[in-house]
Amino acid sequence: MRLSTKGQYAVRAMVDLAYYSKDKPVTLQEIADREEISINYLEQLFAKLRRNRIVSSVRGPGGGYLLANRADKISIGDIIDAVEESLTPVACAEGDVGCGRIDKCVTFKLWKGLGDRIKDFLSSITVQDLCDDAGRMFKDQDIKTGSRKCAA
Amino acid sequence: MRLSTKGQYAVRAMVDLAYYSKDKPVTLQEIADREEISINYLEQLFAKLRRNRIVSSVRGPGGGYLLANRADKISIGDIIDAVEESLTPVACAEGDVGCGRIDKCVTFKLWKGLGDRIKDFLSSITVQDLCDDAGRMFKDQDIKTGSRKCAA
DNA sequence: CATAATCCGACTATTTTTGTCAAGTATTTT
DNA sequence: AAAATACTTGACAAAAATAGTCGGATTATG
Ligand code: FES
Ligand code: FES
Repeated sequence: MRLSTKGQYAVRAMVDLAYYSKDKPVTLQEIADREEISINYLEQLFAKLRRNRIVSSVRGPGGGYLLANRADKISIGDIIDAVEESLTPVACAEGDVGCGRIDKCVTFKLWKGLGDRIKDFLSSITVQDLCDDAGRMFKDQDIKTGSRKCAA
Repeated sequence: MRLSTKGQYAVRAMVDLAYYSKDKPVTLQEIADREEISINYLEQLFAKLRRNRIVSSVRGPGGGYLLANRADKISIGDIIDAVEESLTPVACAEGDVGCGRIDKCVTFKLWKGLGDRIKDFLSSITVQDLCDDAGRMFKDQDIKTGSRKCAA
């Protein structure tokens, strides 16, 4: 039940972005430096985030990324959803219907329930919440939301 | 955030076992046939389950596996714990302490919270619960807790 | 135009997962 | 004691997922 680094990095990058993009776009390079994540890898993640309208991009010099919404309107669940395939613990409990045989499936309810708990929890926490934490933790220093080794 | 098939299969096998082992041991071959899981793979899983005292084994002709406790004392969390390494979403939120730098880690609380929710939920459901469901679903037919393709 | 930035797609190395296989050990029945 | 049954162990391997890289195209600025 591990979250892939895709999801972990995306959350960290989003918190970083929210923290530093008061008005101007933030470049991936900056985020990559602060968070010690490969810029090429970040590109992949932000491409997905952009396609899912979590962030918007500005091309050219002075460009970068911006939040597409207010930080308190973006939940962690939104981010994970955008970069991972799924938060569902098993494949055939995807969506509400599951695979064709759920009326004969003893475990469907179990995995569906678990998936719902996970989604509920991650939807209840917003980027703003983590930003506030970060502000308290780092005061005037540069923030860094996790460490490369810990990947959290 | 997918559960590996190890965990999924182990849960299914345990429900099957609980359902059929009223007093006599159940052989892996039977479970493998009913649940369409490779017997060799099941052996690996049951070895771990036995080491964690989730099941006990009886050797020799007429032997097989038995639950080591009452079905309503075995939670799904116990099973997953026995065969998977961990239910923690990220590596350094393992345990309560996390890695060395949690006082500077913006995301620790988040992942810790998620892991706790997952554990709580899976601990709240027992093998007996699923057995009851199975009984209702299958009445007098042989049960089959999931399908090989769906792996749930 | 030169430069700074995003955007796009293909590619690869590593690790994890998901099994399989074979030889051996223990137990009970006959 | 022999045979049958079943568990034990450890090595091995194919396949999938993950993590990360690379080269180049596109767009906007100055
Ligand atoms: S707890 Fe280790 S970096 Fe967050
Ligand atoms: S929902 Fe598909 S086998 Fe359970």
